[in-house]
Amino acid sequence: MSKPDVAAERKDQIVRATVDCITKHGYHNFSMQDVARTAGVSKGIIHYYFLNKDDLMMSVLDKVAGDIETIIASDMESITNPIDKLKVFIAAAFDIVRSTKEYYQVNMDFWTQINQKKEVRQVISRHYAKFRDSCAKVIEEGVNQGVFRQVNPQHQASLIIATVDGVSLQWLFDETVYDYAEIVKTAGAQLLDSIVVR
Amino acid sequence: MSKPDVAAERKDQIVRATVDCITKHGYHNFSMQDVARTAGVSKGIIHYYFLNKDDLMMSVLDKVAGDIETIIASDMESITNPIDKLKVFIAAAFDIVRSTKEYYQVNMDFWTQINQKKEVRQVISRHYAKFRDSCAKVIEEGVNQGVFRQVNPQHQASLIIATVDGVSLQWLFDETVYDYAEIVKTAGAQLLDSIVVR
Amino acid sequence: MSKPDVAAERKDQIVRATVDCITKHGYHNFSMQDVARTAGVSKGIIHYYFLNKDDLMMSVLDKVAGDIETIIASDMESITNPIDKLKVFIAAAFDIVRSTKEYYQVNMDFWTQINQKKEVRQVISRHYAKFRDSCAKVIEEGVNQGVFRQVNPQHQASLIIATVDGVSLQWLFDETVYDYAEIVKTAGAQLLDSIVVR
Amino acid sequence: MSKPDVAAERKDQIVRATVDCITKHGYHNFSMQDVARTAGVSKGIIHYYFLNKDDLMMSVLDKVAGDIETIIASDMESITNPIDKLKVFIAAAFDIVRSTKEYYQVNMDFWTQINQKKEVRQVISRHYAKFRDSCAKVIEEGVNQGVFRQVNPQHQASLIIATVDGVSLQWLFDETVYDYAEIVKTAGAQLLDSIVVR
DNA sequence: CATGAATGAGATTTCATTCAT
DNA sequence: GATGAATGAAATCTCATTCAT
Repeated sequence: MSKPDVAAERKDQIVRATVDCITKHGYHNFSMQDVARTAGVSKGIIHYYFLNKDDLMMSVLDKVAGDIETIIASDMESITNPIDKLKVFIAAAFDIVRSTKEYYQVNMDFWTQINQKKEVRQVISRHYAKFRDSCAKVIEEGVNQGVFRQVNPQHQASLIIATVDGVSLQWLFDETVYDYAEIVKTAGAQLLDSIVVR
Repeated sequence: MSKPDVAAERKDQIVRATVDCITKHGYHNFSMQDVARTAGVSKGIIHYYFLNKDDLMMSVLDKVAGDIETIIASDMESITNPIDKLKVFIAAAFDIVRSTKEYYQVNMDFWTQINQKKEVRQVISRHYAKFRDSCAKVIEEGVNQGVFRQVNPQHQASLIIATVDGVSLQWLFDETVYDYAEIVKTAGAQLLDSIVVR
Repeated sequence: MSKPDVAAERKDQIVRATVDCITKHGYHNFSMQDVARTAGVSKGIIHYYFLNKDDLMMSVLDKVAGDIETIIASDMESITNPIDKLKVFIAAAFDIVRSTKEYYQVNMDFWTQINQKKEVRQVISRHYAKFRDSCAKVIEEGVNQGVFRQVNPQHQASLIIATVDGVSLQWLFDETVYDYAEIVKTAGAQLLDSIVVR
Repeated sequence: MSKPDVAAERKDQIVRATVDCITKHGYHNFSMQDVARTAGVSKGIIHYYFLNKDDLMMSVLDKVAGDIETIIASDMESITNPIDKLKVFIAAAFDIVRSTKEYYQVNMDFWTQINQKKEVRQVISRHYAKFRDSCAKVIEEGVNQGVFRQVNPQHQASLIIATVDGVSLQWLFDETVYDYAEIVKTAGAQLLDSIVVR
């Protein structure tokens, strides 16, 4: 069509501005005014497209989680060998933290809502579940093909993601603590070593 | 002296009340009024003992991090064998998340200040450094005694703590995702397996 | 002509929707958006037909007052005897409150504009004047025919209308306070008794 | 006590300022800012003493209704004869409208909440009930003493109050419509005539 | 030391009105 | 005629912080 979807465009524009604001000022320290200024729109229009601040935040969460999933999925797409595929998964997951630090930061900011907002917790849970599943599927395949030992795919997927999150966390607090590339190599090697048949 | 330190007592009383408030209402959703009510003191007196809300928060951070360190140190105290000592460290770290979920939650709430408050980030970094050191020391001893392989103690300490953080995180979002005790066993076994001489 | 007056039709459609909104949400708690939704038109078109919200409100007032007048006039039309005619006037006035409670409610909502909007006050005054006149005319006729005493028709009309308003008011606040039909009978009897020759 | 009750004083100050604001700008057209300015205090302090705007409004309603009751009660106090007492009640009720027009106006402004706020409706109902009772008691005494006919005291009280409300209403919309004193005389005479033994 | 009344900045949200299409 | 996206003013309410007592 010649006429672009104004509503979708505007919503995306506002959501992207919100991500910027969260990155800059943190989950709780930005105002609708900030978002409006960043997006270059009026305060009123944000409430025209989003019910309220919570509604906007949920859209941000959806976008961030969705984008991360898309990146990892596209990285793994062309690989078929389970070992290589798992290596790519781990590498991609670690890489996202470095390449899109803001996204990871935004993600973390949502973590504080664990006890406060049930809906946020549920969306994050679902995101983690999807993330684990896409990793577990690879492991399962490897187990079936006999290249991986008889491990519990879900547990191993959890441990892999846990390592990514935990390693990134310490690094985000202090980037001088270790060379990210180096520890990623060590971590990746040990994680693989735990499941491949020796 | 015989006279107890009223100031220190009051400060501690207020800090403990603040921890309660953060647990209940979240890092950003509690007010000085809440703290005053919870501590059973007036709003004014909080500002007498603490410069402002940020100052109070730093004291909370100190307390929480310090308490966690103390618990783990006391758990490891009596053990001398490096393998057993490392096992205790891992077990204790995992256990804190379950036994004092609120503390861990409060801790997490501070994470979101990474980009916002340099001072908070530094205190957390220092806490993590201490935490890693106490773990690395055990590993180093094991390496020296020949029971652990020639690994980088700091890196392995980082990976151990990363796994604890990451595993806990997923579990806090959804406690049904895995049996905590079970995954802790798997994680502990694999982490040890990565460094003990085979 | 054969072509119906679209403008008048649209205006009426909007005014009726506004009455509905006032009934549902109250004089001050409805928005132009509500009216648009209720009327099934866009927000913009309302401002095409009405200067602004005040202008729309004046049209609503006209409609409500006019409708009430029409009902009462049609009820009295066929009666010629002054005593019967007055009885019908009183009965009809009392009945409107019960049968079209919303209209009366909307009417009342306009009362609060007494001190705020001169124009509203004037329109209501004119409506009351008309209302009194139509009652006073009946009384005057009765006086001339000798069936009513030498009372001041305007005063008596005012008192009759006052009683209707006052009785309705108390009843609208609490419908259990008295049986409406019963008090209407008592009130009607006493009002008549005050002016008919004994 | 030497120390006056600051809280009570401040609350009263704010409530009185609110009455002024309602009189000037109407029930819905005044802001907390207006009240603050009128009372000569900050916006914040109003929310310190009152939960929210609704809470403040309920206090206003209580004050206005209470004050009116007090005035009428004190006017009737010294009279014992039922006929005279009823005359005083009617006169006092009519007089309040004239002498404290603002109060009556504020009262009217609350009427529009009939359909919107249950709590307001209930408080007004209770106020009307009290008002009717104090009138009905006089009538009942007169009936017992044989100076009044065997009328229903509650109904007659309702009709008296209805007349006061209704007469006042028309007059408030247009003060030129009749001489208030004169119609009050007529109304009072007819109301009494309806119940005294002839 | 301790209180709590008071302040004022700022946050979210609503909404009449305008105007390009 | 008709739409609905966009604006911006204004409203309510919260809260860290101050300060007289």
